[in-house]
Amino acid sequence: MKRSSRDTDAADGTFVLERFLPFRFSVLSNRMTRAIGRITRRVGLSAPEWRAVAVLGRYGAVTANTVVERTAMDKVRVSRAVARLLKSGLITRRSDPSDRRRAILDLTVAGRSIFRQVAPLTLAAEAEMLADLSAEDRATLLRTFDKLEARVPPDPHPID
Amino acid sequence: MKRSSRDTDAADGTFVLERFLPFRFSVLSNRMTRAIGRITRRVGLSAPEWRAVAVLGRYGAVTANTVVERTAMDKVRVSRAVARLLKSGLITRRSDPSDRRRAILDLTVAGRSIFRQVAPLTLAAEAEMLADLSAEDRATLLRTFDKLEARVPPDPHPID
DNA sequence: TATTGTTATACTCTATAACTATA
DNA sequence: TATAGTTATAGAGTATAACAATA
Repeated sequence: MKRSSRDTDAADGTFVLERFLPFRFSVLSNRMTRAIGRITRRVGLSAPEWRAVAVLGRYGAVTANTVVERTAMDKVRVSRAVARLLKSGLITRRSDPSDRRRAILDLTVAGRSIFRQVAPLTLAAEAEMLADLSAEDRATLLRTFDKLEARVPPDPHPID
Repeated sequence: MKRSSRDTDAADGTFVLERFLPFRFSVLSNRMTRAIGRITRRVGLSAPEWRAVAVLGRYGAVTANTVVERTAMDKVRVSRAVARLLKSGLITRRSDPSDRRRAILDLTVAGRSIFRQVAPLTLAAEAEMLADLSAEDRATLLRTFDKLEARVPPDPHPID
């Protein structure tokens, strides 16, 4: 029985790493992360810092918890990114008067300036990556991501 | 001008992290890696170790350099995975008589047994992840990966 | 001189738990 | 007793360079 090289790998039970989708996701995701990292590092931002800045740039003053939800980072990582961003003067933190456990974060003028500088660069890099895809391929890719994200859950573990 | 929530984000120049494809790749890839990691950890293999075993299980006795090429890991990572696999008795290493700088790696009987045990489990997990995708969606996804991999290169840096 | 592979070191990430302060 | 967020610590992963053996 003939099979083309484009088949998925499960068909005959042979495991071929180069066709294994979680592996391909990992390799491609790492490449993309580094490509974006080269942009954000030009303004001194690590990936977690850029994620936090991006959420604040989009949604304005929100709590750390909102940053946690929107960035898919845990609260420890957010807390550390926030500490670094405070030190470099890109964000402010004030406690929410209505619940003083909460910290409300926002971009400073400098932070907003960085956001406005970096956002278009990262969007251009994304567009570069997608340049060979037709409109239909893109639409399918977005639908596929929705389905995969629903199907592969964010871990059974995180009790917290 | 109306736009649906499914549009890509670049359209109006607003950066929305949750729609930014490198971010979605990163989150989904991490979830997949952990799902596969839960399987390979049951037999005591880390992700790098499993990658090396998978290449040897598929291609038989090959040099460390071949493992480097096929796993997208650098030689340091491969060297360390190999050291751990030697210690746990899953692979053998002998020097290539025709070029004694080269080390030829192969699975032991125990290693082959683990490969045969784990490979179908990971393929089943992959199939689970893809379960909601139509045949057409899958075909498009594979083509899309080919295009993205060609478009997003494996780093300008690695001089070595 | 170049190549195959190993070792050393430092740095970043990740995971977990313990902690403070509020509620 | 629960929640928002911080701090501590240990482990895994990553990056770089220096190195030994061989070609």
